[in-house]
Amino acid sequence: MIEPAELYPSLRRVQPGLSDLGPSLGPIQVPKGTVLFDENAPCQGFPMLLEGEVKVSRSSGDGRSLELYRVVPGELCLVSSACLFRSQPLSARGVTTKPSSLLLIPPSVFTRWLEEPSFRDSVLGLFAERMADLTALVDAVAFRKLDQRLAAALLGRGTVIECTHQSLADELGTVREIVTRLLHRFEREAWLELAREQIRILDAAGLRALAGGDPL
Amino acid sequence: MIEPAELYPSLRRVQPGLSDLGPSLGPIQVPKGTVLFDENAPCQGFPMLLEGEVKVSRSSGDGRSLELYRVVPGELCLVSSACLFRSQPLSARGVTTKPSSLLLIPPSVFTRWLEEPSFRDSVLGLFAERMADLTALVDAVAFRKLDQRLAAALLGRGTVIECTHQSLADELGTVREIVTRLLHRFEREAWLELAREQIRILDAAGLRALAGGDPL
DNA sequence: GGGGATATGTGACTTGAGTCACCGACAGGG
DNA sequence: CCCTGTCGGTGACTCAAGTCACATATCCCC
Repeated sequence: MIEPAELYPSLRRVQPGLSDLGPSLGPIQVPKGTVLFDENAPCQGFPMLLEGEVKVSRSSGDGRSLELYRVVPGELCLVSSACLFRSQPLSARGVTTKPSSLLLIPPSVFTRWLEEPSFRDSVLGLFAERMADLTALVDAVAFRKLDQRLAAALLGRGTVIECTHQSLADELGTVREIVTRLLHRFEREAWLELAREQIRILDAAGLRALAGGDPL
Repeated sequence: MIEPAELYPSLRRVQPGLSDLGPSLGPIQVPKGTVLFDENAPCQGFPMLLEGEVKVSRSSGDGRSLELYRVVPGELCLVSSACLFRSQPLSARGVTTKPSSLLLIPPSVFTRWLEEPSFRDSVLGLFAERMADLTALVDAVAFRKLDQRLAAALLGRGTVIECTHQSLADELGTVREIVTRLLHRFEREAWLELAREQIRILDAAGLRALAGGDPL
């Protein structure tokens, strides 16, 4: 668990401070799979993740969904910001992928905290990073083929990945059958080995070559 | 032309202020079609648009490109931020679509200005808006068909739109032939009328119905 | 060890989108 | 005028991706 006061020491000097959030906003513990916020739902504040992981995704009218990015400990979830700054409806859904704990910072407190340069910088830096992430995602969805995106999604997760084909499909914004087929193609290439809810990477270089290949 | 001091009156109280930007950074006038920044190019500062319009787009390895959003007067261009806050390479290109004038704010000055709550709020609000825009774009590219996206792109531009099919293709991330074909389909539906470099909207409701229709 | 739930495998088909290779139309300058 | 460059039109083809309709396979729990 990350201590907020450790992340942003300067917040110790601000009022209302970390210790003044009150019991209802103090670290909230939630199990894996909790929906923290949803598209078009009302928005309560800025969640700051202390522990665990949050997956932020957007879903189409029919069954598909697409992951936008993940929030890791120490980060704020900024989807809410459009809602809080510009009173627009929430545009994505956030679900914990692990048991997590978080603070829910009310707008008034958030505004106060922004007085602190170090907090401000980290918020702006995070915004900047999210924009870059989303830009990269737009690029991928618009210009890259699914096999490249799938290969990319498998890299950097260790040698043995435990997940269902459906969850990969939801991450990429496609359907299960396609993921299954592509994974088999990869298996035939001897890049990986499949088992139920498990993918064992055998040749990361092969995947990388496909993933990074010419976007054509 | 928008006066910066009018936009953010509070900046009058900050040092270095608007008038201290120095001659090299004072309003710069550029003609239509100027490339203000490019993917992977070095990054000089935060452009604040005073007049004109900037189109921010991303291009694929081959000839295609896709518009991310447009910057209008009074707004900062935030693509640079990932570069300046996190020293990542620039991830998009910005081109003026009209004769424009802008300020180029160096990071040090930008940081100083953030001390002003009203400026800070407007920057954060803009970030939030861009995130929402990009999220909507991801959604469109991933889940909507091209005819829906084209219809949407034609709406809200007045009755007579002067543009080439190629420019629409670049906006949507596709190729000219597809745009031509779809436009003809729309013409057969009597939703519009085509001429060289001109599209005359006849039935906006028809377009709207398609654009807003079920994403399936 | 039967039975439901979840996960996976697969073939046949449809279709949106892109590619290729042209052609014709039009505009503007010399 | 003619010539050249940009713009628009079109048919034929390919292919990635999605859809449908199943069949199997595993797991876990009772």
